[in-house]
Amino acid sequence: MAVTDRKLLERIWAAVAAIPRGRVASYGAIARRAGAPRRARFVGHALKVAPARLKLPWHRVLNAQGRISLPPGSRAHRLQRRLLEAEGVRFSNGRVERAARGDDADLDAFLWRPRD
DNA sequence: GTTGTGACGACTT
DNA sequence: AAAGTCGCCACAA
Repeated sequence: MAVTDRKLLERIWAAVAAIPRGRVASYGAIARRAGAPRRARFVGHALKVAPARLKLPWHRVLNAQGRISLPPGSRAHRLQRRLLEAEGVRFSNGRVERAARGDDADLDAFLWRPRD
């Protein structure tokens, strides 16, 4: 039985859809939340093949370093950054600005915080 | 079947 | 800090 189950794709899409406006989550965090730890790469794939009809907030998904994973300089990269900045996500040096506290906190610690 | 390539990430040098 | 290495695995060629 292939792991590429429709179910997993749907769980990933649901997890992405649940990222609140102005917040971001890492591919790995989404994978874990979808019940597929270590499948971060697959999350990228899931976003790529996601039906536009779902209108997923795909731009809120960044890599573990807090950086946009799309090719720097590409149209998609600029669009993602623009969408994020439009909802108040600030960047500094190509990285999402760390939330106030916890300079050394793991990125996932401040990422993914649905409703405080 | 095999190989190379990724919208990745954790670990080790 | 930066670069390797390895795990992961769908997909295209």
